[in-house]
Amino acid sequence: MAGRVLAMVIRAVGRYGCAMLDLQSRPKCSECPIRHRAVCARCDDDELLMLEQIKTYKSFKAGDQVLWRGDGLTYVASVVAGVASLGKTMEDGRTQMVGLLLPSDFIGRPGRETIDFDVVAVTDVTLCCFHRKPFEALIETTPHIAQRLMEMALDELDAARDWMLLLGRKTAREKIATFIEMLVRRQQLTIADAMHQELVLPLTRHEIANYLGLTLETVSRQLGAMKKERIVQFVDRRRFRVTDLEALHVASGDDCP
Amino acid sequence: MAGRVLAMVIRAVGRYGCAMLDLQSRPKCSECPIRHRAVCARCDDDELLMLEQIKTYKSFKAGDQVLWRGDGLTYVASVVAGVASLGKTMEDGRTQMVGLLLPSDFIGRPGRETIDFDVVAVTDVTLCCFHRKPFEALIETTPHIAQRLMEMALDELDAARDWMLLLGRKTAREKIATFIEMLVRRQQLTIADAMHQELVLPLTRHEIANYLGLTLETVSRQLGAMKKERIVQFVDRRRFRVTDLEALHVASGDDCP
DNA sequence: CTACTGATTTGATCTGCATCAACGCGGGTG
DNA sequence: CACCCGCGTTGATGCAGATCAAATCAGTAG
Repeated sequence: MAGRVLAMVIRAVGRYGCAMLDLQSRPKCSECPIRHRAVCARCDDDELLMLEQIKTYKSFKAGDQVLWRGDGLTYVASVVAGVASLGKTMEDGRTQMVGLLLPSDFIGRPGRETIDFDVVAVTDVTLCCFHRKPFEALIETTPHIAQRLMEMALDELDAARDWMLLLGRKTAREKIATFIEMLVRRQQLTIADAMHQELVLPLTRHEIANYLGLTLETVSRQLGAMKKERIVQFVDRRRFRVTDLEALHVASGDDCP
Repeated sequence: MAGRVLAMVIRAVGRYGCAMLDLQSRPKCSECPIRHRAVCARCDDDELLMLEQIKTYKSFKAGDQVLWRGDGLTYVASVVAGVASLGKTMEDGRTQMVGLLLPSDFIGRPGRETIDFDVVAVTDVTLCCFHRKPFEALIETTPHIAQRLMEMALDELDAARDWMLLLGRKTAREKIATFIEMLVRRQQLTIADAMHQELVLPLTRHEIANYLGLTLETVSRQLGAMKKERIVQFVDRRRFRVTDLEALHVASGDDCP
């Protein structure tokens, strides 16, 4: 009961503490860093122009709430830079992160009035926003966008299903190992590089726990164990490197590469 | 280790024990029971004709393996009748069901060569299959299909995310209650009806456990507890009715209706 | 430099669910 | 009918990870 009240207080504070910066800047799509990975990936120059007409950039500070569960969905958006999280919260305060949004990932869905989870900026975040209505209109007339959106939705679905296996069946150790492996893969490094390159851990222990369905204490302990086993090595709280990629993979419990 | 060997034996037996019936019957799309909910929902008569050209019906017996993880994806398909499951298996035999496919649900994804989980017929199942290549071609030229597929993928994504909260954070009791509530909702009954109507439990205890990330013993115990509390009532092993919908909802841990 | 705050680590204890084990029940089969 | 065999229930026990608690550390405001 105390937990529930606490959750509500946190929500209320957060809602008004949210410092949204509307830059109103509108950089050229053709020079956009996520041009070839986001919803617009398949668009030709003409289609890109149409998108450019209705887009707006918005920035959020780390920790800002971008969208509240149940909010009206006036905008849909692409993440241009930074990391955001999709999360669900239960009445008593238990929370589960259900997605990690990296640059080029899409927020919101056409054809739905409200969003069913919280979106929070994990780091400073820049979004490329589109008013939902005109965006929906564009989908009807622009197969390239619908096709790309479908492709992205199906990719996310695959990822969600992998995560379901993790949440339902993996041990704490396997969860941590899988998570780190995912970070390595996402930060797009070759195996050779990964051994030497410093990687960024964009989440706090608490957020990791939230993502993996664990407590922060368990995350800390497992990470400590893997440090002791010389599988990973921490430079500081946010930077680390993988020293034994093979052992990491074995610990993840996944069979295929 | 014993578990792993066992899983491999089961696989091998299942693969050849699979009795696939290719009916080669091709009922009219216009009279199809899932005409307005499946991938073809938005298609007009002309588009439906194109689909009709490339479709084939296939039937599977309860327990048959429809697709193996890693199989080449020659077909994509809609479930016409029956229930199938999507599942993931780890090397040591632990498994997690990652989706339950009911009539109108879609199997496979355009643009991918292989499927990354096992598809199993839970009950006798009839599928409406399309060769993947011509289906992909059709998507390119038929926005209605791409749009509908996107809509369905996004719906499944929402469902997958709800399930992630369940798997990561809910207690055994909450999982069971949520599962039953979902069955009630899926079998499309009004609240008034649900109190009196018999519902079908399409899964065994083992399969339920598999879906909820539990063991079958825990499922049995929790179900027993809810029976004792007069929340549900069993007619026989496969048929039950909900006697206290309110208590069921409270037990599910969900806040919204 | 000191105090404070939030993140993290570490330790001690508790508990929900897994695991191991035995038994009951119903329906098919020789 | 007796015999299985797959499915489900029930009981006893163990353990991974949660919970509770306290100490350490890093950053930062004063």
